[in-house]
Amino acid sequence: MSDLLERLRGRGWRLTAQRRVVAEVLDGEHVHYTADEVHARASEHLPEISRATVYNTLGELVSLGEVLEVSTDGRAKRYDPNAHHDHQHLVCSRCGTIRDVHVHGDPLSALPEPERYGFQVSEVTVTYRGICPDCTSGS
Amino acid sequence: MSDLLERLRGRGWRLTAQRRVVAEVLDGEHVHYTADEVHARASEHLPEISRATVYNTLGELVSLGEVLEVSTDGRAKRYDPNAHHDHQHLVCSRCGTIRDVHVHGDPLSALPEPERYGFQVSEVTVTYRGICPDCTSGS
DNA sequence: TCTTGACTTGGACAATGTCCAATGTAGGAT
DNA sequence: ATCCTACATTGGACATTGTCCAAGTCAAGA
Repeated sequence: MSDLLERLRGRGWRLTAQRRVVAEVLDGEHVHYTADEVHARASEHLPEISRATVYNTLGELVSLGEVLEVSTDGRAKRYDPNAHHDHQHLVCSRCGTIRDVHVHGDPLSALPEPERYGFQVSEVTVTYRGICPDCTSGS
Repeated sequence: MSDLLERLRGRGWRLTAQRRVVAEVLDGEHVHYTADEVHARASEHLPEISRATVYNTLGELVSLGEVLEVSTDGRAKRYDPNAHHDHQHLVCSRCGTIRDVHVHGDPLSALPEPERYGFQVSEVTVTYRGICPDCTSGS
């Protein structure tokens, strides 16, 4: 993820403490935090960081294609740093946990031409829902 | 859709003017209104209907499986009365228009067993995104 | 080290949704 | 036809998530 910072600096990004901390929070596998969760975790390292900056930074990372925005429920959007590997999401209907998963074939090809209604279709997101092992056994 | 009202009455639903109007608004093909849009349209026929009632009624219809809740962007949820025919959604990235579409095969089968991580997967939603014909030519 | 334009901040505001106590009413009972 | 009452509705306060802006701050090139 520090590659990320380098890459962004190459694109003219000014490298501030705030942006560094946000990038650190997003480091790791299977990270799917909401903006406020990112803010909370970032605050542990940089207490004065403001919500506005976290929102701005996440928005920029999304625009730059470095982070994916995921809205599985109607609640807060979540941010997925795993933007460079094609994947889909598996969501627990009970606790909301998200896992990255990989599917067979290209979901785009499942949409026949006549079902495209003249749209220039460029993207497809697939979300699987079910009960995760913890929730199955737990309650 | 008036079948709907009958069906619900059979389930013990009390049939009020408000619920009737909400059901009427949701009548038709390719309807994907937000709660506030439903409220606006319902108000044309029953001016005193409150937002709370619209939200309540939509929530009940969703619980009863008569209407689907769709959240394609992080914005307002949309309500899709076409709950009894399996379908997916095609969304215009520019204007937000939604179309119901039908895909080849069962998207669930594209998720291999080892990619299920012990989840009891029961549902899959596929959302295609692109630019609709109006937006392509228009601007 | 200086300068400057990009970045950050806090707080007001907007959009969407939830909750609740008071009031109204659908539909069964009489 | 009328009454009862449990269920439904209402309006407004509140919660959550996100956006905007004017003023202050700072990274990084000169």
